[in-house]
Amino acid sequence: MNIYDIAREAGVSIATVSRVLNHKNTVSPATRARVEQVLAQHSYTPSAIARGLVSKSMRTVAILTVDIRFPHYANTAYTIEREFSHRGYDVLLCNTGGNRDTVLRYLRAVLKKQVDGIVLVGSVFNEICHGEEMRSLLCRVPIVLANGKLDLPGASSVLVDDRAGVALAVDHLVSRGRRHLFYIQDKYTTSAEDKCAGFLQAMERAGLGPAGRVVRTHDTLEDGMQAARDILAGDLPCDAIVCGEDLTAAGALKALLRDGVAVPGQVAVTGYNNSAYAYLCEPVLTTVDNKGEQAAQLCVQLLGSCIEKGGSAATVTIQPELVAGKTS
Amino acid sequence: MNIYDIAREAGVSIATVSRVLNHKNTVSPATRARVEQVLAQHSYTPSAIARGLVSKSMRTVAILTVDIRFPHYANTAYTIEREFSHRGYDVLLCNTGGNRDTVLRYLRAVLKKQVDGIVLVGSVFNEICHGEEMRSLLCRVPIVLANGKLDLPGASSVLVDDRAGVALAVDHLVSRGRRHLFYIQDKYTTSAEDKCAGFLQAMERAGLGPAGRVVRTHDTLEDGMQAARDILAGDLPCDAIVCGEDLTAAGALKALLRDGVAVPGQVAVTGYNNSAYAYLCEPVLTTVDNKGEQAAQLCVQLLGSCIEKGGSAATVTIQPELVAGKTS
DNA sequence: CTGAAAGCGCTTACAG
DNA sequence: CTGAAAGCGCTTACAG
Repeated sequence: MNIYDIAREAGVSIATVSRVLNHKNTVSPATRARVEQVLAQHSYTPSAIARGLVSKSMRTVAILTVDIRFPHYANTAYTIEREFSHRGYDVLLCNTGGNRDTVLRYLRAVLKKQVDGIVLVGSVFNEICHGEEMRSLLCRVPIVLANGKLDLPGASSVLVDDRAGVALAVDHLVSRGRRHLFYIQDKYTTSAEDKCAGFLQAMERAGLGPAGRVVRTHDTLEDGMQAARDILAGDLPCDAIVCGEDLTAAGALKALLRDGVAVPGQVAVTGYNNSAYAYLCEPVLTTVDNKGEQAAQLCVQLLGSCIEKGGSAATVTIQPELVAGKTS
Repeated sequence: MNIYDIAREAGVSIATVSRVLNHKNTVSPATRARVEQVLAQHSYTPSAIARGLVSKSMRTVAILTVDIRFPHYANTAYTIEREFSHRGYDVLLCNTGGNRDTVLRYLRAVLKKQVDGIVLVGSVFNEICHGEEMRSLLCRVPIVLANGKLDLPGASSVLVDDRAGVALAVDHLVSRGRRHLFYIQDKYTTSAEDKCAGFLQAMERAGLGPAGRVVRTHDTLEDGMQAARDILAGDLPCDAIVCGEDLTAAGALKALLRDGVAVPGQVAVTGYNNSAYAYLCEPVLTTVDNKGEQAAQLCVQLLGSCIEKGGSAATVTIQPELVAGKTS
């Protein structure tokens, strides 16, 4: 059942059916009523594909993220989807694993479908968005990067001041009398390096530079556990562990509890992201809220205005906030 | 840059360009080489929209789920997306909140785009997929429901035997000497009712019918905490709490730990889903693995064969498995 | 207010 | 092996 069938049955031209469909007010009430009746009778649905071919837009955007199974990405993707849906766009989801070739594959696929815009979610895109083909693909359509800045025309950015975020955790711990802080670096993206720099800088500022130690591992529960055990088994004193992710912090906390180390009595622990993980821990994890929801909403606003008003690329920065739990 | 531009520049017809693009072997090597060179030179990308208009398929499927922020849905959606992506389909994500009107809105939207199939993820779809418009929309395209059965032609099902799943938890607890079990029902979908029935049935079978009590609440951490406190404050003895979701169980566990109740010493706790939440808890939660990944893969297989081979609807059932942690 | 016609960018019989 | 032409289902000037 297409627009020709409707037109024939209503005794009008396809142009008139199209006008009714698109609520143009250049149709007489009588004609409109007749067409609408036929439309309803067949519960006719216009083809978005045919419409897209003409209008050059499928009203679709793509989210390229790392892995939706991590709560922080899930939250961000959720909000982006919800907001775009309210604006009448459908959302393609792409879990890229942060893998450059996979990103290329997804970009080719969604660009073939002429998406109206792309949201990149994850600091990892800072590292993988280089190279000729990558850049030429990313130039074809408005883009916004959550948590990072792309050196491309037409690419907007929502930055999160992660350096300040970790500094908040350090200041908080120092103000509560902690002096021997360790940082567990669990990722190696731009954002993760910023966090680590924020740790060192805040320690320096507090006059505790030499006491600030960094341990490098990965962002899993097990790695968090192991890192905490390594720290406690070391020669240096430790009264606080600052982590780059809630998941790693949950691991550190778990190891300390199992080994009979009092938290926060002997050692304080802080996480990052203010995710469900933080709240699930017992005691509840002190963490840093990096405002995933707000970042997502800003992404949608920036990309939305690039798409609809042809606006130019913009950059906004978000300030994280400390969320004091019971582990500090 | 469209197929006409390429054709002109290569000195051939658009039909020949199309043949090269689609790897038809009815093109002479020389012509093919010339066309491919022009194609590469302009990094030409064919329009999936125009192609879709002709072929009647955009190679896109939609996932309608409740809320991707819940780990179980995130895991399922992740696997579905990954598998369909490998098969050359893009995936539209729709967070419906389990709300019937929202589901209708999303269905209309994705059907306009002529998706090749729809995956419904969540037992809640059992309750909301009725009514004339809903049913007529769901009939337009192959569908598969994860965790439920739709009474519709063309709708495949992947069922999870949740009744048996909870019974596994009960049997496990009873075999370890527990006698006074409580069940926290935290949802009211078909699946949730099945779980509760599984609890009562397993208690009956164990000859502990009268000792099996059910408490009704909702699936949040706070509600789990409150429910556990209510149970412990009640007159009836309690040595185990069986929960319908890991999140609720995490709440119950948290309340018990805070109130100084030994787990599993005095009271055992079990969850459901084998999610990250279970593993994060300390002690690690005993839970039931309802095989989200396997369910997702089966969904893709069933829907994939309906789409590609025009296969008919099928139903498969998955058996859950107990995952013993340290809370039982 | 309405319709005939062109065009969006492809694929696919059909002829040759 | 190759091309001219029709068709997919719409929207949008253009005329009237």
